[in-house]
Amino acid sequence: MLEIDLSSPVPVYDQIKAGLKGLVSKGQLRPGDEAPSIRGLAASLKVNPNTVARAYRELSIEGFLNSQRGGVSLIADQAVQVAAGGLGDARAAFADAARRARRSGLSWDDIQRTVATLLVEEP
Amino acid sequence: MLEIDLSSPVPVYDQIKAGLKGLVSKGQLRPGDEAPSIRGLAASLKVNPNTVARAYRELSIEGFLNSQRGGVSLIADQAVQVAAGGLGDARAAFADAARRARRSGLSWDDIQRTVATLLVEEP
Amino acid sequence: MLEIDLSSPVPVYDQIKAGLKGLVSKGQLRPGDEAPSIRGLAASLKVNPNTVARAYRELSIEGFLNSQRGGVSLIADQAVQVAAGGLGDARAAFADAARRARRSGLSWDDIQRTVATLLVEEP
Amino acid sequence: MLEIDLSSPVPVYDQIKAGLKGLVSKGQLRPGDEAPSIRGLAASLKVNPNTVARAYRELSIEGFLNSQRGGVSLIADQAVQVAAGGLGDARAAFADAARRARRSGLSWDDIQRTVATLLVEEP
DNA sequence: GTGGTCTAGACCACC
DNA sequence: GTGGTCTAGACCACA
Repeated sequence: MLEIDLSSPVPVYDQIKAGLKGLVSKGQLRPGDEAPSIRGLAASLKVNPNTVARAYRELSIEGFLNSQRGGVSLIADQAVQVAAGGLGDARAAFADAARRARRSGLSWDDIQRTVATLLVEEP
Repeated sequence: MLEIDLSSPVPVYDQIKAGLKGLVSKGQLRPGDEAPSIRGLAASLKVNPNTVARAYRELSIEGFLNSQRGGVSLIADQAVQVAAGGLGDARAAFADAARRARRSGLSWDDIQRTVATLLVEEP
Repeated sequence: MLEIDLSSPVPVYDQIKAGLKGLVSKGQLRPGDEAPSIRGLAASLKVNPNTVARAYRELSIEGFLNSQRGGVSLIADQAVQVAAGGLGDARAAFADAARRARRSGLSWDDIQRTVATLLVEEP
Repeated sequence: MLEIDLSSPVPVYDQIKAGLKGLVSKGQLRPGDEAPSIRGLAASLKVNPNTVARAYRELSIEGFLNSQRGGVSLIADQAVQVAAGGLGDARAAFADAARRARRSGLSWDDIQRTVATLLVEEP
């Protein structure tokens, strides 16, 4: 359901948060749907439950999830708006990486070419 | 001379290493030139000298810098080749960020648009 | 510096958050001051460092603390305002306990008497 | 009949226990009376029946309730004494909240004022 | 079974 | 030394 890159400098819990927001942005998850259980997601991502729990806790604080004790976690009604805000973050993070790539000597052509390559690999 | 993003999850010393390699890739720094002094660079980046020292130490191990007693570090003769190798890293890191942006719900169009925007801002 | 009640149903990290806000409200800690170190506070409270870390992390998100990697945590400039907001929470939590005591059959007289007693013990 | 605060850190079943003891302390429920049915109370409190069942089970152990096969629970003869003992708990919990409010920076005046306000709202 | 809290202890990045 | 992240595993409250 989600993909995590353990070797990335981006914290796993941030990747999980971004991933869930992405699923909502893309419509694969809708307000009112059940979010994956903390334990189940942790198992499928091969990650410690505490790490997923931290992501869920922060998402609850942000109003993206409604977590109930003893119950399932539901995608909040406002999740779409929250996720839309998250898109700005993703965009900024991406732009930042692009800028850093430039500083490393990659030309804009290189960058565009890389994007194009990815587009072919994962359409 | 270099730009550092303290709020990025990418370690500062890695950003410094990438930045110096970039300067060589782009020809703004050539083998035989003096690298900026650790203290001076640390001051201009508003970063702890130890952090710059770590970057320089690792660059020396990689054969990118020749650090001499007395404090002056010179860009090594093989620096261009080392920097060229670093380009692969930069490209990979960038591709990774693009992939993550996709997972967050950004469309390829969004990404291309962001690249285009950056291109206008920092040609 | 702070007092924690491990037998209370209120989570320890919340007590720590409230305690720090209280120190600022009472002027014993001011914006710009160094907050106690996570490890040091954990040791003095005989609590796990992770528990204190969680409190500090949330306080940073709330804008009450400025935490820097490798450095000390500073009381933020806006801490007084944030702490003032926290007073409302404390008041609400207290009022809630008073209400619950009433439901348990305590009369208002009992409650006032208890407050008066505490006032004598800890002026 | 009872009031429950789901957002309180105090366990719901403890609130239910305290609430029933309170009804007896205040004389609204007397030894020999039928306690509300588990299902009915759960429905009116919008709480899981298991939660109410747990409260009743513990109250039976404490000798406050006589639960009989067939489902009817009766207020025990010794309930008044048990409830009186519970007052001490309520008092202690309340005193604890007051102490914590103090640590959060509330002055005794604030606290007394809050008590006075509550007295006006719920005489 | 679920989420929430806490402990114990590890490694990392940084000062 | 500091804060930040993560793991492993415990107990609790609840459905």
